[in-house]
Amino acid sequence: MLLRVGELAKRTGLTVRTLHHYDEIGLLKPSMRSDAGYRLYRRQDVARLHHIQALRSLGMSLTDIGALLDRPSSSLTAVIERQIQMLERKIADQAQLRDRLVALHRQFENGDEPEMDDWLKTLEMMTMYDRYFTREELDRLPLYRVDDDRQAEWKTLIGEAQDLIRQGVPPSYRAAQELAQRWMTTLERDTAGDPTLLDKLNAMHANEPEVQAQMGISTQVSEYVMRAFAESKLAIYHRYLSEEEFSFMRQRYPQRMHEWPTLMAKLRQQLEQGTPPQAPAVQQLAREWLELLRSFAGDDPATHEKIRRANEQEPALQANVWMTERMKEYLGKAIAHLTAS
Amino acid sequence: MLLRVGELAKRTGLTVRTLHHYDEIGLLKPSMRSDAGYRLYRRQDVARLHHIQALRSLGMSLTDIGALLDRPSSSLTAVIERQIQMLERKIADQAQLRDRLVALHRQFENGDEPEMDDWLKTLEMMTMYDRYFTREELDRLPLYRVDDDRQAEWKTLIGEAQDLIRQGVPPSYRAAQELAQRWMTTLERDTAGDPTLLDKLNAMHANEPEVQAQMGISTQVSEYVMRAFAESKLAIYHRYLSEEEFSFMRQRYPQRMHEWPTLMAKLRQQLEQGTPPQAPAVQQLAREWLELLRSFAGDDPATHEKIRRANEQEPALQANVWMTERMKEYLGKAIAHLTAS
DNA sequence: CTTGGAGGCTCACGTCGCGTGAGGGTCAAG
DNA sequence: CTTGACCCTCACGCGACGTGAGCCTCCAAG
Repeated sequence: MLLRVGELAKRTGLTVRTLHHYDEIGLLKPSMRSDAGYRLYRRQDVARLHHIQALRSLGMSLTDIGALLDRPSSSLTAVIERQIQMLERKIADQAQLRDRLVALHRQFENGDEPEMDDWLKTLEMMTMYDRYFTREELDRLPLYRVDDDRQAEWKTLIGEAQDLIRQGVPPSYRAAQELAQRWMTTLERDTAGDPTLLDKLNAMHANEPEVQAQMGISTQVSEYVMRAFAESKLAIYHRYLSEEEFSFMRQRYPQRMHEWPTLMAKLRQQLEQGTPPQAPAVQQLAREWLELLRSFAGDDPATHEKIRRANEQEPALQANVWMTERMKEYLGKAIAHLTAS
Repeated sequence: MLLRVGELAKRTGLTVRTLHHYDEIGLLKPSMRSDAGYRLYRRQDVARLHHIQALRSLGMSLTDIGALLDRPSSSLTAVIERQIQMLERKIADQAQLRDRLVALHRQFENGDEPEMDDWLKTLEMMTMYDRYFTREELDRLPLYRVDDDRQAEWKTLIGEAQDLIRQGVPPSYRAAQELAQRWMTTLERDTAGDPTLLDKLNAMHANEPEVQAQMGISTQVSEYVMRAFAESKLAIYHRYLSEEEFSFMRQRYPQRMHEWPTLMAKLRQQLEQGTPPQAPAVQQLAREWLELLRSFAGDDPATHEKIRRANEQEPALQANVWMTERMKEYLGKAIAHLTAS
């Protein structure tokens, strides 16, 4: 019962080189050598090889197999559970990649062979998104899902904005305000009402000229829309404030309104983590929130009260703010606790 | 618009080393160097890098990406289709492995931490099967599916056979014959009635002492059962043949009956490939078939006729032969064409 | 006795996409 | 002038072998 490499290889379906390799790394050393130096495998060696093959078929690395066989400390059950988890992860990753490829493929399959450039642009957008969002976020982000209707909708909105800018219509005009409101409604829908997603999306647009170019949302366009959106809110507050209060607010509000999404995103994350409103982190957010408010509303409590009343009585002020009832309540508690202490 | 490696790395989320690597292999060479030898990337380089990242996110190799970008000969559609296929294969493989691991895990989870040896033995059996069967075959092989009832059934059968042998009961006795018939019925069920699977299973048992030891089916046992099975068939033929014919057959039949499965497997493969019965390959099989028949039935056409009649009239002879109606018909045509020419 | 072919041996480089130092230069700020 | 951040090249390492090159050993046939 002495086998030479070739015979053992044939019997096990491995190659001679593989057996040499196992010998080199000390995983399976033949327990004998002939006078000429030939490897001679005994029954026990063959048995060990069978163990090795069995464990290999589980996808284990040679190092791990060696460790397991030489000192069978850890249980095989644990090993197998690890392997299963690893496989699950790999499978999920690859399935996701495949789905993306299939989607990409479908997108271009009607119509003739598309230009290389179109492919690459679409692909680059996708990888951009990958860099700014995690996989779960992408799953939750409606904007990410390729959808012709949605795309057409945005093209229209952007086109309208560009037209208004070209015609020199100021952001304070009703046409601009109306567009800005539709814009935000669509955006709120396409970010699933999640300020975290909105915030990351803003970051992406701010940092990546490529994305701006691709979608046609230049800095100019987004600033115009932001401004017009601010005007639409201000127009409502106007009815609740004195002329003096209003002009103060009108000067300051647009300058810092872009800070809202980041703040809301942080707040929402705390809420979802189940942090109590009294926790230091949340209290800090509440402080920043009030600071932001004061930065455009001034320090007069009377003014704050007017704003609160406006927010309560005007449903239009409650729209497009990426706020849920739960978040309002949470924020309310945090601020109450802050001012009480 | 000149970027140094570090800045470009930060912007793209890659590492400096990665960019060095791309430079080394010629995938992305910065179009400028500073006097001190610093890599300086221009807008066009950045654009190329974006293309690279996009294609990488499809899972393409760097070599392929380089080829595609430098001479955009082949269409991206084709590339993507290839990638999708590759992924599908990988996913299927890994899913199968995972399923096996899960099955293995379940098998041992009731009961306490099993012995390492039990694990390994089960595993080794699995890898054995892997070596002798393709994946699709394993899917079709009921024997491969771990099933306690089935396993108990085989344990019983094997135990009975061992008892009979121990007690010295000859294979010609009714008890042995009856056991052999149950054995074959079970075997036919557990090979899904497919002679190809039966044949490979036989090969595995013959070549792998490990498997024999594990299941308890020693050469002695399987030969005993085969013999008894032969006797059970012969007992029926006895009623149709002269004493002389019968004793001739009884001497020869057991010696070559093990050739049936291989022959049937080949025949079935031809049938499934849609080869016409007149094709040379099938004719050759028909010749071998007749030769095998003659080897134990002799050359007298009258004897052959008796055997044919027995086969027709005795349903018991039709059982446990891994033959479907379609195969009988196919073989009939092949033999008819052979004898006619 | 030789010869040829099958099989064995060791040594060593290649794969793929970088990570991770080592050892040393460059540049702007303090 | 120093400091620290950034840059350079060179080179090994990973994992599981594939693929030679150059040489040795064994057995059967001429």
